[in-house]
Amino acid sequence: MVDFFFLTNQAWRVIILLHMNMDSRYDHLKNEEEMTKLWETLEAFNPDKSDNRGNKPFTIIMPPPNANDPLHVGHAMFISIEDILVRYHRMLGDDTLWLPGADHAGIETQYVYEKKLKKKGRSRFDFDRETLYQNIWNYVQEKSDVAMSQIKKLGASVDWSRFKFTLGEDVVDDVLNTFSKLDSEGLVYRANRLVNYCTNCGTAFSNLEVLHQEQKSTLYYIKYGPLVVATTRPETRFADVALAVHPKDKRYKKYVDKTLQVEGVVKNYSLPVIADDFVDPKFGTGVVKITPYHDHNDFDFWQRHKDEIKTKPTKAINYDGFITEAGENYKGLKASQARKKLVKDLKKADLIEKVDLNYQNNMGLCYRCKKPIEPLPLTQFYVKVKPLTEPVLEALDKGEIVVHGAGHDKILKHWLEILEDWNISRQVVWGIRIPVWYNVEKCPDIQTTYLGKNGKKHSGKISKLLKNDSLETIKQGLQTLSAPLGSEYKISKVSPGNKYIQETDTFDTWFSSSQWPVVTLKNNQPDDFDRFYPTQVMETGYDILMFWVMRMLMMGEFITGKLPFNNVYLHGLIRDDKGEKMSKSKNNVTNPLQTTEKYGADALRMALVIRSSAGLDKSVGKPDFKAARNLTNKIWNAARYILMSLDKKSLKEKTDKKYDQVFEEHLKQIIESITKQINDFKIGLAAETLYNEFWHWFCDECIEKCKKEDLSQSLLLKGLTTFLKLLHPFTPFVTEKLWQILKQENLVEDQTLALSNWP
RNA sequence: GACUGCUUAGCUCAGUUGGUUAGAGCGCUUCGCUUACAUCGAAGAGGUCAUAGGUUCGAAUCCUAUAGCAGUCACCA
Repeated sequence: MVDFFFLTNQAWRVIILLHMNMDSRYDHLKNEEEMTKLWETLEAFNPDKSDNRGNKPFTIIMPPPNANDPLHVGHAMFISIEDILVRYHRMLGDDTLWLPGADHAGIETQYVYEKKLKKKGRSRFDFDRETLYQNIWNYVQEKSDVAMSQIKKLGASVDWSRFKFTLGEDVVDDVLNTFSKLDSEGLVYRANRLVNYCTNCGTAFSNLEVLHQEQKSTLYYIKYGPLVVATTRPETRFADVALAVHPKDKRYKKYVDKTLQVEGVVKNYSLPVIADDFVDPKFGTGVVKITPYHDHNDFDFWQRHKDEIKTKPTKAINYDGFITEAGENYKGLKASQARKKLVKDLKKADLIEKVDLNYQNNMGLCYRCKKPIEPLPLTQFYVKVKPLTEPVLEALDKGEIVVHGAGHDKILKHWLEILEDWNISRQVVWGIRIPVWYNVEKCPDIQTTYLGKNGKKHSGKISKLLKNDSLETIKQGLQTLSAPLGSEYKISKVSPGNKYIQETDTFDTWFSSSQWPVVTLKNNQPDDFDRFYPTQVMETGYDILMFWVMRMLMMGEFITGKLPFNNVYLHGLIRDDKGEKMSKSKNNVTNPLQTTEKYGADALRMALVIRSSAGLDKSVGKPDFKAARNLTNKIWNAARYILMSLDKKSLKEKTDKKYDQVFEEHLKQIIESITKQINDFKIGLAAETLYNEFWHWFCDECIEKCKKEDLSQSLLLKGLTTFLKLLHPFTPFVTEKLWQILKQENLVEDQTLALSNWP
């Protein structure tokens, strides 16, 4: 390096600034790309290239974003928090791995894809399931690359060489193994129950996926012979099998155990009256019509009173949402239209006593398309959950799992206690096909739909279909099949013989996601599982606590005998600067990439994280991004000033200025409190402390004191390098760039800040 | 109906196991382009910490009740 000391002060400053290429404003666009490249060439985030190997591990498995989704601000939030933890632990010297991935998000993705098809005037029913699967695969592949490159832009220090996709061959193979293991331990069964079915999305959902919404609806008081029934769903009457009253209800005592003749629009029915104390005498008229296939309570009622009810239950509404053959002359109408027509006809026949238009009730809606959920009977695979939840509850009680996030630990516990068996069958193509095979000779009654060689659709019992086409042809054009309850099946990854046909249902996306920490580590480097499992932290939004975190705990424990992680950090929802939920219709959505472009990734990360609390929502807007951007500029300029004013000769001399001792003590204290705060998962607080100490202590006080010669230059430099390290997990780009400049000036030694030691 | 949170400055939020004068950002007022930074600096106004009790030498912090807001669950024929 050139010796500048013969030059005048001013000339020296100009030259050194030119030499270091330091503008008075921090240019995030230029530096972020440069630093990303630097880390990439060094493979800085691959633990196999690190000196930390053999030290105690620190692992975070990234919640795999929906491969089909562009990055939104929620992703930016989890990337920020996880990256802070990961960078901190890497600097501490831990054997650190942050493993990225992408999720196929079964229903969500197929829904988006079907919308695309609809625009072209087509639907999923135009394709056999394999072609459809392949088409979605190609579609997702493109989108996924975009999403992953966006994660890089935010500075995520993940090891891309260990990336996993939930539909990757290796992952699928392990998920199938888990299913076999569950089966061999007697935890899988098939049952015909009412499921939450969305006739629009064409699939069943688990109870957790049903949205409940308070709605104003109409309560019809309909005459059933001498009785009157209050119902919101008159159109299910074609499938009524009984009437129910409370056993102590004096009004109806004389009808109990009698069979009533009930007048309908087209024909008459005879329905038995049965007493059961599930009936609330105060609601409506105190008389309930029982429709087992369209209401959960009624289904349970039917199970209890099978002997008294002679009629076999039927469906009035089909899986496509239209009225079935049972529906007399309403057959083929959409359920909602059938209701209108039926009510009109009932009125004409004077069978409606009154109508309450202002009835408030809670409707089950599809979380995906917001259309009403139809309870329908379907034969599905279930997982027994009790044996899975018990060890988790025990661990929670013992404090082996710590949930960081405003009372969500109690919610988790509550859920584990009330959880019902898990319906894992989904009627979508985009997912892992259930590895269950039926022998077509032993199960001739399997309902099958397929596209024949000419592209024409055939539907019916498989034994009949086999008379026209070979099993091979049926398999090729297969769309769906539905095996009756009790059908014999074999579990196998490949066809167990030439008489077999595979189940068309796929696993619930969460079934594979629940195994994510295990399958990602089992399918990477040979020793990864032993080296990194169990992981230390699971970080995600509190909105998927039950869907994902709870099930990961259950399944991780089941597969490996060890809980997959011991800390759960839950971040909140990001809201706009007024505290409102972000939505496209309100036009208040923060686009993380545009924000990064404008203010820098460092600023976005800092704005999201500073003063955030685990489990609580965070409100973030333009003023916050601006303030955080100003911080990055402040860091830049503080370093710029120190580099400019530094007299290198004086660095070597021992000085003892007035403020030196106080400075050193306070700096030490800052290091201690930041370290403690991160260890305690108080990340928002750590960020705030750093902001204040750096700006209002280091810049406002210390730099000014140094100007007045009350503080040694060597200590000021030490303060700068210390703050760069402390700030690095939060604002990695600007701090690394400054480190590189300091290195050029021979003021620091470590090759990168990212791999340097925590102070 | 049950559970879980939240209520602190005009706005959005912190407040690190109870401890001097309760903090930040934005906004506001006044002044300043002083050779790191105007994406800045200096000074300032602004809070009965939802309400009422209690525990304590001491409470924004712990306990009880109430109110408002939010989320989740259950019932709903």
